[in-house]
Amino acid sequence: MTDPASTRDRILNAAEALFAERGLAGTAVRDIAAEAGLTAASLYNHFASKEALYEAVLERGVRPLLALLSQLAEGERLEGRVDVIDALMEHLARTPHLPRLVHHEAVTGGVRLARLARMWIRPLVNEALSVLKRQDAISQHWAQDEYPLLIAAWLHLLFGHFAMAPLLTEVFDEDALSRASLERQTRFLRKLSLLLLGRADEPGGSPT
Amino acid sequence: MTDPASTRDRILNAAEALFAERGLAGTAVRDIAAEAGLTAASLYNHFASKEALYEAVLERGVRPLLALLSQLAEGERLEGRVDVIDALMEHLARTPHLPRLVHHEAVTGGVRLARLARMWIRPLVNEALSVLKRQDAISQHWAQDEYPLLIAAWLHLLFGHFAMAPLLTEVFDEDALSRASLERQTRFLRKLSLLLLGRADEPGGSPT
Amino acid sequence: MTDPASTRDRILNAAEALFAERGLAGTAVRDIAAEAGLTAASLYNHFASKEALYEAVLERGVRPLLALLSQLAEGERLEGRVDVIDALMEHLARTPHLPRLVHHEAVTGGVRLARLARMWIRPLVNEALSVLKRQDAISQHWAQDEYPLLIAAWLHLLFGHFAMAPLLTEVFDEDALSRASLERQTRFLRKLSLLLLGRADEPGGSPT
Amino acid sequence: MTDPASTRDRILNAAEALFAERGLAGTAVRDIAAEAGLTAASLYNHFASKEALYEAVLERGVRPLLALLSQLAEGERLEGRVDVIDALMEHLARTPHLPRLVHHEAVTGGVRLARLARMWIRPLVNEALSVLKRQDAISQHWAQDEYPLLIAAWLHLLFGHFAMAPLLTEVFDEDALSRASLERQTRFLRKLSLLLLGRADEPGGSPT
DNA sequence: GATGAATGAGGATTCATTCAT
DNA sequence: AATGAATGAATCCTCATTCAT
Repeated sequence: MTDPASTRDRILNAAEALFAERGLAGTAVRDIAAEAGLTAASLYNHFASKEALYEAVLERGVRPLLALLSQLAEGERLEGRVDVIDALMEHLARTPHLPRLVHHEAVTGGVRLARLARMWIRPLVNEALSVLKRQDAISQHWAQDEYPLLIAAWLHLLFGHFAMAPLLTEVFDEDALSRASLERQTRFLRKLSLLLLGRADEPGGSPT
Repeated sequence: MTDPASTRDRILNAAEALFAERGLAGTAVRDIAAEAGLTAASLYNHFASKEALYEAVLERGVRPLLALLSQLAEGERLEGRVDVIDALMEHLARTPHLPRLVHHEAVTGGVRLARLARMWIRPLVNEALSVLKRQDAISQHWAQDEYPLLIAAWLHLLFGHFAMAPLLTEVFDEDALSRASLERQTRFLRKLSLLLLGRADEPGGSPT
Repeated sequence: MTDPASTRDRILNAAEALFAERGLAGTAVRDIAAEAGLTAASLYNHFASKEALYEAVLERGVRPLLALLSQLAEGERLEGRVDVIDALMEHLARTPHLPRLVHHEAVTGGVRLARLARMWIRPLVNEALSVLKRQDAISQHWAQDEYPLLIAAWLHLLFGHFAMAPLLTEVFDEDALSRASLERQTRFLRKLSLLLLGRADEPGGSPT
Repeated sequence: MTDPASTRDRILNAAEALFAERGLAGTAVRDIAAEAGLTAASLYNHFASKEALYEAVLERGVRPLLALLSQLAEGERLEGRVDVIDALMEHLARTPHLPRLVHHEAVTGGVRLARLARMWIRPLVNEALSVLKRQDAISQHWAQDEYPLLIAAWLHLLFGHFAMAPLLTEVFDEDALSRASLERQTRFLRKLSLLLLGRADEPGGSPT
């Protein structure tokens, strides 16, 4: 229980969990501080404001995620790229608060979202688009103006599982973040990705 | 005076928009009242509390949506069921705040979500499951324990587009709720549904 | 003790006294509210912010004072104008907080002061200047570029007595705001004004 | 490192400027420390408390001023004493924050003011009074019970110019602390002093 | 001497809610 | 129904001060 993490990191962890659960407005600075083992006043020795803390949380969470995502876009071809799905699922499983944070942002809109979208997500999407265009198989199923929808759909599926975990858990009576559940979702996504790319007949899991 | 909508409805409309945008905690009763052309004090002549108002908003929005969804599960077969997608998309387009409301709830968790999930959504999902099981074509692609994931995926795709509209708008530089965008998404979902059900070769749109 | 004044006025009175004594930064909204018989939260039903309250206090105090001062500048000649001194002294005696408020402002500088100075005080001073220039007697004693100093001096003497009342009271062991003290100061100012205008030999009080 | 002033003096200077501008309550220890190039924590290595610092500032500023003032009261006669005005104006010009500090104190009242008034200022005033009583010329214009008012007036004029410098600067569109402005004010005060003492006809400056 | 971090006490302001009118 | 005014409980944040390093 002796906390080895630096105070700053403890604050960031506490804030990440609470912001993800309750959103920015719904989270009290005092609660974050208490969770990190401090007074609210002390917290202000580490972050200038609630807003600044929120952005630090976003930054810390989003940066490695985007780094990982950019790997997907780097490859020339998509074949064998299903491993990226594994990597992403594993990463998200390790930071399960992040998708909810992003959802809060995405749903709310505002300047922060605009910055996030234009500076980080858009370039990624563009790169992903150019990769898609280089795939021949895909054009048999989808029109070019549907490529963006494909990307969006893929993100909905990937992030949705984590972000909506509380709902899924209630509905399916099984912890959506459990190892078993995540592995099943991973396999499912792999198959579905191949299906979307028009390679449903390739290996990746036949019906049980 | 010239406003034909009842005061109660005006409040509900205002509340729906603001709750969807800012969440429950982030929305001030005063702001809702002001948006509806009242004082906060007056609002309490129509709703007992902020909580009660929130639940009324949820109720008003979710009930017809669930009614519509239950139609999907009613049918014996899925063939021709793509029209349900049209109906749903049209319904959601008319109440674009609803998916964001649901997302706020789904992400947050808590008692309200549990109630919503167990009382309303679970029966729907179960019915949908039993329908899926009656489809032969589907079993060529998916294992039985993947059926719930199929349903979840389908909901992610359908709701995600609306809930994440602010983000999509920023990223793709096109209003995700515009008529054109919605029609494209509808076509896309139709094709994708058929693909998921193993009927990608059927009509529904070949690559442009 | 049943307070007939409107709540708003009671707040303004309490604020005037406290701001005058402790300055803007040194006064707690809670103290003002308490003095007016309210909670701090209630005070915000009447004024949007501490700043707004402060400006309302200034406005309420300064406006009638400037109206009175402008009478001085209206007259063609200064003869017999000593009655203006009486009027001003009486007015200030009735609102003894005002000069201290103005001093706080004058000493502090800032945007509010700039506005006060340019919009209200400067026109008054200019009018006073033009009156001075029409007096013949004055030019025997003072050069034209000393006229502004004369006006400033006159204001220092008039306001100083009230603003520094706490100090004067301590030093001279006599309440500087007592009737006797104020009457003596009035007589003194009358004589001194005549002296400044080069009419020391006219009536207005010979050495006891 | 290259700063020749001792840390203690740098703190005193910073504090003097800020206290003069914002008053005791309006000034944050952190701001003083920052202005002096320290942390607030470090400042406490030099002064025991904010109060102690404030008193040290007051002490450092007031002591030499009072020493200078006491020279005025020492002399037997007032003739030729106009040089004291020069000395005072020069002194104040070198520490332009001081009059504002004193004004803050004078306007606010309280224990510190009482001590200042009774221990330092009152003896000075008494001495000044006894000097005035020894002047013959003065009794032609002023009654004995007006002597204190004369002294007070003289102080209002002298200190007022510095204390109200921000206001004067705004109103007259000329820096009240500029060399030209101060020289003009010095000449003015000299003439006015002679006038008050009943020697307007003596040298000291005829109308330009 | 200097500093980063911690903190209790406050301080301005918001908020949901109530109530008399 | 509508509202102005009132309020206790928060909420974000600042401040003077302390202490270990």
